[in-house]
Amino acid sequence: MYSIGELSRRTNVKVPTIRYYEQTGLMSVPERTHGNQRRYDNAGLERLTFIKHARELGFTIEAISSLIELQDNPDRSCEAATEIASAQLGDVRARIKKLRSLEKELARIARGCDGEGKSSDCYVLESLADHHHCQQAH
Amino acid sequence: MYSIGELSRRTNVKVPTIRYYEQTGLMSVPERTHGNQRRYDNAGLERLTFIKHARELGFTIEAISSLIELQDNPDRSCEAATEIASAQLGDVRARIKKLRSLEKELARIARGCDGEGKSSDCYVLESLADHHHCQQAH
DNA sequence: TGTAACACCTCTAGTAACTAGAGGTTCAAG
DNA sequence: CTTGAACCTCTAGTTACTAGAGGTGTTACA
Repeated sequence: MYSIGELSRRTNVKVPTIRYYEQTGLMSVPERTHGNQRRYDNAGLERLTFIKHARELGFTIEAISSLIELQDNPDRSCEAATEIASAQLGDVRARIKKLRSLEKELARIARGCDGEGKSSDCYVLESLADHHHCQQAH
Repeated sequence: MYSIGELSRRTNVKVPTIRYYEQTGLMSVPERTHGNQRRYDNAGLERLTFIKHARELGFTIEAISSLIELQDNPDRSCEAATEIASAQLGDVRARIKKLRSLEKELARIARGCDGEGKSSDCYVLESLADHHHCQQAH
């Protein structure tokens, strides 16, 4: 049996975050000591590890909740898990695409200014105020 | 002079968001009508446009506040604006790099499961529960 | 046994950038 | 004048945590 602090050290998930996961339903309510302290078994450790991996991959709490439900129901179709993972993959790809666009625009802005002038002639500030830019970005 | 609704329509920034920007100090407090409604001049329109562009590029409210201060002080050095823009560019690049890594891992997970099995044999769920994966990801 | 340090507890509220909704007033058109 | 749309302030919610206050429990040591 692990205390919450031991669980935190083993998984690198902070104590308040573990409590948060219990509050949001991702973690089952653990046993308590006579002194009201949480005690987790190996199933709890494995569950937290699962949650941590999924969070690292960017899955939302809601998506992780769905994945856990599938895990707890071994007869369920694997299709749902695939859909959740694929949706997340698509989301990541969309975010990459958007960030690449932002990178390009920011590089243009940052490159145009060598930092030597005054802010009254600043390319960065002018670019942000540029209505021509406004029309293109929409 | 523009009402807040007109400003919203011209800039595509929502009314509550404009109020939020006023609350956070990005937008100057505008004149009011006798009926207590906000009325913005062209300077207000330009300021909101500036804020919108910067938000679209991912600058935080704090960074935008700094940029606005530079804009309002034309004798200030352009260097600060360049640093803010370059920091944002670096941040965007770091996020792209991280997302690329996530994409790769998610693609591996999603590809390994054809969605035909049961969740008890699910590659997605097994990958998330995989302690070997855990060691690599840290 | 008493003490002290550390770990645990619940609860409230904050973070960032909005967003939603309640309950009210103002404005403009018919 | 009436009505509907737009405006107002205020409170609270969203997501995923995080911080801190005020208290209790646990363990090691004297």
